[in-house]
Amino acid sequence: MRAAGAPAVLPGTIGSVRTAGRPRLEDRRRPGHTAREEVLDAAGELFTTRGYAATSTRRIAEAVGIRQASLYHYFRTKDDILEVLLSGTVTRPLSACAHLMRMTLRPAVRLHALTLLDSRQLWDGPWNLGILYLLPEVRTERFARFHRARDDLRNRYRELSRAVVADLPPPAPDVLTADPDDDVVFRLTETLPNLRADGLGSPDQPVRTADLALHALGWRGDWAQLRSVSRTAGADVAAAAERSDDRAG
Amino acid sequence: MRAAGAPAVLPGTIGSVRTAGRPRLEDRRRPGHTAREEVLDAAGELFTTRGYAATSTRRIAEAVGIRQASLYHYFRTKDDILEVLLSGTVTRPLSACAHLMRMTLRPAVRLHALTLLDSRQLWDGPWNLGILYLLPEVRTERFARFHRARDDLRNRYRELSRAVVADLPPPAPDVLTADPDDDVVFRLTETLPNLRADGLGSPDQPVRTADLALHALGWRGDWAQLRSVSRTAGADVAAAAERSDDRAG
DNA sequence: ATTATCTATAGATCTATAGATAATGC
DNA sequence: ATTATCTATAGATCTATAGATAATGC
Repeated sequence: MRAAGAPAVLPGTIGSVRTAGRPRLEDRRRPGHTAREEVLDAAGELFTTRGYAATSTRRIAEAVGIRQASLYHYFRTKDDILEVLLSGTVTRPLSACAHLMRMTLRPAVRLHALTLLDSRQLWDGPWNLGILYLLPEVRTERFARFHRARDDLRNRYRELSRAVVADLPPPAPDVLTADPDDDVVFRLTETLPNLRADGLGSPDQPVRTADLALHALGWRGDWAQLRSVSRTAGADVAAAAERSDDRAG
Repeated sequence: MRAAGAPAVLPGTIGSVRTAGRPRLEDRRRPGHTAREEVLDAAGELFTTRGYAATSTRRIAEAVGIRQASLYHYFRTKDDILEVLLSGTVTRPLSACAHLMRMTLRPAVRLHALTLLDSRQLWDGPWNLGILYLLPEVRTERFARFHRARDDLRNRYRELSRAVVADLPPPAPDVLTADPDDDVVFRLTETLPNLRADGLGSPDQPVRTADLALHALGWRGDWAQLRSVSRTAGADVAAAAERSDDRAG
């Protein structure tokens, strides 16, 4: 909405641009170009480190540097905040997947690239939002939209897994045929939040997860080549996503 | 503590045995031979379906059929209840593992049996307690004991995975060698709560998960035989556990 | 005029404690 | 006497709304 400038510090300003409205009592301290983004960042931190129900709206507001009631200028209710955070983690890989399907790539590459992008987001995002998926609070009608999106994503993973397995040469009798309907790849990806929460894993966990995914499906071939093609495809997709972000913002 | 009888119904009774203390105002309605077990059952249901912080002690008491304050006769605080529920899911597979190590079995069988037992518990237990592992609330000092036990279990899985991989013939060059330190098996097991929460998977999910675990490590061999030996070993362990339960109860 | 914030507050919780009470057990 | 329950409540929250206020924008 507004040109990004130097990091915003003074109350009532974003960058060096003075904003309309009554000035805040405290300095800005959160990343994000709008107050809404500041709130999402603070909520992401608090929900993932202290829990959703355990985080009061007052605590979020404090973390942003505004008064509790001011939150309600941007979000109608507390669970609206959670919904936006959750949906964000699913819509990104979904649109990445759509991109990948439009490119001419082998199924194994598509699946590897999708797993890599999705894993990266879950692994490197500023907050470990994936651990919120299992929140019992989230399993209510209120979050139906998020769940539909997540089911969608699971199906994309499943279809890509089927395509990979269909491409495979017939397996030896002592090798188990992995059933794509077991959702191994989707499940492996969604264990990254667990690992991250436990403080385990290495920085290359996303690549290892993508490799592991194809390995678990029984894929065989030139791993170095697979990784390299997948990385290139992933970079293309990321670039495209950034362009459409610019258009939207 | 007290001989089990017919299902308890009347207030102030367990089975047909009248208990000491002021009678309850409402009928018993929860499984469990003691009031403490009734509370754990109700809390297990509510924590997993509505969330921990979102479940008030009043709601738990209502589900049991007692008054809110009566809970505090059995648990010092609300999080004591959660701690007991969590620890239960980890101490059982830990002692199963100890049993398995004392038996003469191939590593692959040990790992398969452990995975099977652990998966079964997570999959068939009355409540999907595994989804509580990731609760941010649980990641505090308060639950350090639970976390130590869970770390222990992860290490058992890891050591067994190492032993399995060490037993394997050298892999072909186009097959990825799974790194036991990636904790694939532990991670796969811990995705069962996710699947269950999503209402997915089939009744044989535990066996499939145990198979999948060894498959992911690159194990090859006679699958039917592996399953059969693992099942027998698992049954022995379960029987031993039941005997020691009797001794303790 | 519009916007982003602020102050104040209603009304509804929630946990844990203190102390009374109604059974059984000896 | 011991136990398992009950009633009552203090004190501390918590969410969301109403309405005032201090900026910018036209």
